[in-house]
Amino acid sequence: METIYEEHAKVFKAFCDEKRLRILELLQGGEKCACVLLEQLDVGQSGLSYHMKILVESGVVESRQEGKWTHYKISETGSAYAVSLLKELTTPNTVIEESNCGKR
Amino acid sequence: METIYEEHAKVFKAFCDEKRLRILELLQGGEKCACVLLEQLDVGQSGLSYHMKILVESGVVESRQEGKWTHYKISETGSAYAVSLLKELTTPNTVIEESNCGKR
DNA sequence: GTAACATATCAAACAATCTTGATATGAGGT
DNA sequence: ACCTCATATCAAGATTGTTTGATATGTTAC
Repeated sequence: METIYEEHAKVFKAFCDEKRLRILELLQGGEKCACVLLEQLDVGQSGLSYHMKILVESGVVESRQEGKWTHYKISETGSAYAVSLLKELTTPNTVIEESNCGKR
Repeated sequence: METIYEEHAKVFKAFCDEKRLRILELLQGGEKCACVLLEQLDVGQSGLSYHMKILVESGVVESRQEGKWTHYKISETGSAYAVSLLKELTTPNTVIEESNCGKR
């Protein structure tokens, strides 16, 4: 079983690695084939595949198969979800408890 | 030297660990003393200190010393920055290149 | 000053993640 | 069917992140 925390963490892991941030940057220019990403990045083929899997599983990137090629692009709904989740996680609750330090 | 990618990754590392997400959840209820967090979480004292350091360095949490106690709270500006950064990283560039797959 | 307490830092063990090269899968062309 | 190309998966080692217990630092009270 997966806790809600692990589930949320998975979304943000997309943004926690230098190479994945580079990939996202490239995808900001529009949909790209894996072979194009491979050319522009300092990663091996299996390494790229590894990172793309994490990106797709986070929901931030979506993939589309076309013959033998796989095309990747930033998912609008996935990234909107990430943004709204991030807001949720950092917005104070409506009910604010008083911080009475437990020790006095 | 630190790349811009590492710098960005640091912000999102705050949200990539189950325990840190639990801590943020508690801080959503308002400012809390470390000793209160310690009571409510399944972490040792040094473990809490480790995670709080990562949270503070991400900018999402800020700390305030009061005598021997340290109080933590979610930083409004820090979390607003995280949200805007996340938006930036997932918004398509204005100039959209055509995805002509390199191999044909 | 010392004692008691809160938190931080260190170092070692442990766990998770990333990289790399080898192999597998799956699609298209012949 | 076979061969080739694009991508995925596997397994190993390397790197990084986390946990734990011991020690250090800094504050308050005496």
